[in-house]
Amino acid sequence: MDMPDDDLLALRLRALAHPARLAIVRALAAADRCQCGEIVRGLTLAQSTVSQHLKVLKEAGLITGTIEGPRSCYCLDRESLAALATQVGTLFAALDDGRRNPAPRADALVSSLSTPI
Amino acid sequence: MDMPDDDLLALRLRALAHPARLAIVRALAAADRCQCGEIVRGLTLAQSTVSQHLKVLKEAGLITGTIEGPRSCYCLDRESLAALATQVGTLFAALDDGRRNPAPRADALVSSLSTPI
DNA sequence: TGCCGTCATCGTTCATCGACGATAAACGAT
DNA sequence: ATCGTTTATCGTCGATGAACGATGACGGCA
Repeated sequence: MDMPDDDLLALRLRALAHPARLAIVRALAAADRCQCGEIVRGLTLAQSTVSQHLKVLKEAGLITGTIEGPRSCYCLDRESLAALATQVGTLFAALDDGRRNPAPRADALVSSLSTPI
Repeated sequence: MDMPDDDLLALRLRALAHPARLAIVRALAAADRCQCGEIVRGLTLAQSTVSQHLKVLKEAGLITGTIEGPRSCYCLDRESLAALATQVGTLFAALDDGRRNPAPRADALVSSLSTPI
């Protein structure tokens, strides 16, 4: 019930919250591994832009990138994605929770909001 | 398996991808309904900023806001949130999918990427 | 050695975000 | 009618994001 890592959750959600990056993640899910050029050819974006998106996903820990000779191979980081799925699942479970227990209202709020943004 | 609404998914993820808005959603989940002022007092943000965040969440369809006399009452939009949970679940399920079926590789990519960003 | 393909990074531009204070709108109470 | 409370909106500012072209680094190949 603590949450110092709302920041981490937000970061990962944010990394995912772009159509191009969603497309990339789906593509990696389907192909399991692939190199930058394939993605560039599949999208209508400049190579540098795709590279940037890959960087964002990598920095969020959602994918891994390893250089293989002259090219780069990207894969999903299944562990991080599983962790993210868990966090998201927990969040949505909490939402359902509130539905069932009408809740003590007044200080349900203060306890939820006591975290400094 | 089509995806014109990757944009919608991205929009909603993006709405959720901010610590303050996560806190707000959690608070609403706990309290079920509450007014802006309560949230403002719970967070360390200016009232106008909180109002902005509420607006973002409302425009993403994640919460509903109705004015009640001089104040506004906000609630979670449970239906939209359930829909979002479904979309996210589908996404993560797809990720696991790729894990099991090694996949035809080559055109798994092109089919995944055929969407115009 | 020198060229080419692949990818990352840099620098730039434009748009959007996050935060704030100030102001306006709506309402209840005096 | 006026005031105080509550909330939304406006305008502004700095920071970040998204996209691009150009350039650079690295490794294979002629």
